[in-house]
Amino acid sequence: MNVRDAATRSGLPPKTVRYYDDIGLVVPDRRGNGYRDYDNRAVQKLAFLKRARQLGFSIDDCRQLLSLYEDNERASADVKALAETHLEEIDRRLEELQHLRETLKHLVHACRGDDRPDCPILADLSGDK
Amino acid sequence: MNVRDAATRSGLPPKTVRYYDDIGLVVPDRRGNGYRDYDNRAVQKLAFLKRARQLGFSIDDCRQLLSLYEDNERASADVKALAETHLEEIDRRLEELQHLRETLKHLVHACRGDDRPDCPILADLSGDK
DNA sequence: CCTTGAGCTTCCAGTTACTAGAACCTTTAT
DNA sequence: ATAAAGGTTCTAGTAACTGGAAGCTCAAGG
Repeated sequence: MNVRDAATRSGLPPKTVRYYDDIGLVVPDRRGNGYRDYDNRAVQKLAFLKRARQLGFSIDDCRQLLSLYEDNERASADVKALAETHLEEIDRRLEELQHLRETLKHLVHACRGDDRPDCPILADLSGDK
Repeated sequence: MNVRDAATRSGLPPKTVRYYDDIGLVVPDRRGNGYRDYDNRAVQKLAFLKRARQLGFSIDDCRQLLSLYEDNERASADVKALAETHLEEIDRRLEELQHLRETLKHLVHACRGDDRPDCPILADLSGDK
């Protein structure tokens, strides 16, 4: 199956599918004319990647997940460890964002937002205590 | 003052300070020998940038904030509008991340994490319903 | 005065995960 | 025969730096 079909079925843009070939994530067979030829297995892997990326796993994470996915001898503990590490990262990022949100909300609330130059947001940014 | 001192005082790495010069964010004077020469005003701006970047404003946002910062005729409403837009973006990102966290937490919880290959995380990623 | 080491300069490459576009080839349909 | 559609590769651009190399300048010690 050609790249466009593989893309459609996996839900990824064709450009991305080619990119995943380039970086060796999902490497399809090639036909005599040089066209990529994807089988169902490859499409499955592409769909797997789409989902994993949506869940915020990095390409590097995906590489590991994919090899675990392919490995019938794998231990589920390996997968779980990867997911847990990722979860911790998400928690860190969430905390940062929440903190940021509070600060910003506070500043926005404090700013009168009229046509005068007086602005607590800029005052804060400038390091004013 | 040389770039290293400006960097130290503003809390930014010297590389970043030079970068901000390159992209025209904070352009210092040059001395006869070609060395960058920062005054207190420039250091203030660098510190301003550091804080704004920490709050997640993009470089482009920063460019606008900086010009508002410099403009004594500004209307605080302009600043507020910028900050509000940014706040909305943060809220969107927060929601995404929280959703993601739930999904992932659920999966991690469901996975036994032993030495057997059976793994609900991989099952989910593969599109298994 | 000379040398050494620190600090400055610029420029190039790498990072992440694609995406846009150009130039060119192959297949399919008219 | 030709034109459109779809395939190929390659380069460059995105955001915001960061690391490293080659080379110039400056201050201090012998």
